[in-house]
Amino acid sequence: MAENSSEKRASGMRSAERLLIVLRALNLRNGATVLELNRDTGISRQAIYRILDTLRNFGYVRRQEATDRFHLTHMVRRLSSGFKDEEWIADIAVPILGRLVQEVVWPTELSTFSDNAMYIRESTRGRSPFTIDRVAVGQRLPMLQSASGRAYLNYCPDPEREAIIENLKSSDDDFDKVAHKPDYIERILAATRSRGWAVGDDTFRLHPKTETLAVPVLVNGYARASLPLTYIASAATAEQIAERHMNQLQAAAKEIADRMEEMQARTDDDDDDLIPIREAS
Amino acid sequence: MAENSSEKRASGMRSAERLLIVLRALNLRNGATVLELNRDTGISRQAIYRILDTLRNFGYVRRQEATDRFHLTHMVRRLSSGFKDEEWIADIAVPILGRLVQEVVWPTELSTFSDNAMYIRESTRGRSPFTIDRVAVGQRLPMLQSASGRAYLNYCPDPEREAIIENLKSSDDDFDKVAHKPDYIERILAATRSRGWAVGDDTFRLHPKTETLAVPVLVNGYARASLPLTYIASAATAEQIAERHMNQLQAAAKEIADRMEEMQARTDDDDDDLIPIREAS
DNA sequence: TGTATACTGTCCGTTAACCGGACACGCCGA
DNA sequence: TCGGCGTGTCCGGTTAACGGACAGTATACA
Repeated sequence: MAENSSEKRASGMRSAERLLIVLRALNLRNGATVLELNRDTGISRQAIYRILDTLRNFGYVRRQEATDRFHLTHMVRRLSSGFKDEEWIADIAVPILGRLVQEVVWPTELSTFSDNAMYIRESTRGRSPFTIDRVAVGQRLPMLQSASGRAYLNYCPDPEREAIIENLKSSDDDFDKVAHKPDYIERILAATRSRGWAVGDDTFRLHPKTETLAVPVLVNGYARASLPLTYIASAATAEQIAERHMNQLQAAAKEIADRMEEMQARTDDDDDDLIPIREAS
Repeated sequence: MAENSSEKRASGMRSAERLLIVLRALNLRNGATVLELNRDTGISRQAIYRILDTLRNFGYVRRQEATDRFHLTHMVRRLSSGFKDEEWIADIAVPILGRLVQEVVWPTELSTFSDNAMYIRESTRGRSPFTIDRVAVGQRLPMLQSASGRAYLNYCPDPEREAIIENLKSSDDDFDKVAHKPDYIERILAATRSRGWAVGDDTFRLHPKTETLAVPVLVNGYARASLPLTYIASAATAEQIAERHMNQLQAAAKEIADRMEEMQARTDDDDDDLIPIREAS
C-alpha cells in the first residue's frame, strides 16, 4: 500500500538509487546471498543480480567462492576515502551554522587546522545581510594573527601547540615570523585564555572594514576547530559583540562538539536513516 | 573511432555505473563543480546533474552554499563502514591463495583472529583435488589447538598474546581450558618458534583424516593472520609436507604481507585503477 | 555599450536499457 | 515422488535515462 502518494520522489535515477540501497545493505550485513539482499531491500532478485554485476565490474564486490556469498572488497574504501576528518566537522556544522546566522545577524564560519594554518571550511556569509566580501571558503588564515588561529592554538592539546609553533618557525609566510617571539605568543594566548574567546590582529584582515572574534570548538575538551564571527568594525566593538552574542556562539560551538562526540562514539552500526532500506517491491 | 568494438561491456547497468564513476571522482577531488566532474569523467553535464541529485537524495553529497561546489558528506562512510580490517587481509589474499593452490596441491586457507579464536576467512578447498570436506569458510578454530591459532599466537605482539591468553582463561569453550597451564602454552610456543611454523593438535581436527600446519602472515613484523595448509595424514608427515612446500607457503605469506603493508602505506591517493575514470562521452 | 567567453541550469523527444514475469535447474527433506 | 527453497537466465514491453538545444548569469575586454 501507500502506493506512490507522499511526494513525487524528488528526482534521481532509479537504477542508481537501487545500487546505493544494495551497497548500503551489503555494509549492514557483509557476506550476503542474492536472496538475502532481496529480502533486506525489497528489490527483485533479477535486479540484485544486475546490481551485483555492476559492483563486481568495479571491483567493489566479490563472490566468495567457497560459500557463494557476496562480500565487499577493500576497494569500497575508495568510495569514501576522499572524505577527510577535517571535513567531517565542517559537514556537521552546516545546519548548526545555518541556525546560528538567524539568531546572530553577523556571518559566522567554521575553520579547521591544516598545513600550519586555519582554513575556512564552511561559511554563512552568503546568508547574512551584513556580509561585505562574499566567498571565503577555502581562505587560509594565519595561526598567530587570525582570531580562528588564536582560539585553536589556545585550546588544542599542549603537545600539538608546541609542534605547531615549532613548524611556524620554519614557515615562509611573513605572518608566521612572530613564532620566533615567545613572549608575543604568550601574551596573545594569555589574553585569549582570560577572555575565553579570541580576537584577530590588526596586521591581518580579510577585509579592512571588518574585525573578527572566535571561539574554539572543544571536542572532548580540546579544540578541533574554530568558530569565528566577522562584524563590521564601525558598528560595534568586540566587547559589545561578545556581550550580545557570546552565549549563542558558545552554544553553537558546544552543539557542534556534542554532535562530533556523538558520532565518534558509534563508529559504525548506526541507524538514523534518511533513506529507508526496504521500500515497496 | 573506437566505436563500440573491444568488448561488449560485460554487463552492468549504465546509469548505476556512471554514478559510481562520479562518486569515485568526487573522492579524488573533494569539492567539485558540475563542469569539473564532466571533464574528469567524460560524462555529460546533464547526466552529472541527475547523478548528483541522486546522491543528494541519499545524503551522500551536499552542495556547499558559499562556493556552489559539491562535497561528500560524512554519510559516505556508510558505503564502506561495513568493511572490516580483518576482511581486508582476506580480500587481498584471494588471488595469492589462488596461485598457491596451483603450486601446492593441498588446500590452503587464510584465517584471522577474532573473538578469542581464529576464523577461516578464505579457502581454496574448493579448488584443490585433495580436499575432503568442502566448505570451511567461517569455521572457528581454537587458539591453542589449531595450527592457525598457534602460528598467530606465537608471532603476534607480546601484549596481544598476553591479553588473548588472559581472555581464554575465562572462556566457556573446553578447548580453551588449557590456557590455565602456562607450561603447556610455553611448550607449544617454543616448538612453533623453533620450527618457524605451527602444527595442529590431535585433540582438535576439523576432519579425522587430515592434519594441518600453518605459517603466520607477518605484517610489519607481527602476525595479522595465519596461512594454514591441510593435508591427508596418511599421505605424508608434517615434516615431509614442510620440506616440499614450506618455501611456497612462506612466499605466499610474505606476498600477502607485502600487499598489506603497501596498502597501509598509501591510505589514500592511490591510483592503480581497474576502472578508468574518463571514458568516451 | 556591445561582444565574447565560460559556466550553470532546464526542457523535452528519442531510444536504449532497465524491469520483472516466466522458465529451467539443482538440492534437500518428507 | 513431490513440494519447497534457492540460484541463474531469457526476453518483450515500458520507462526513464540520455544528450542536443536553449536560456540565463557573471566576468573580461575593447
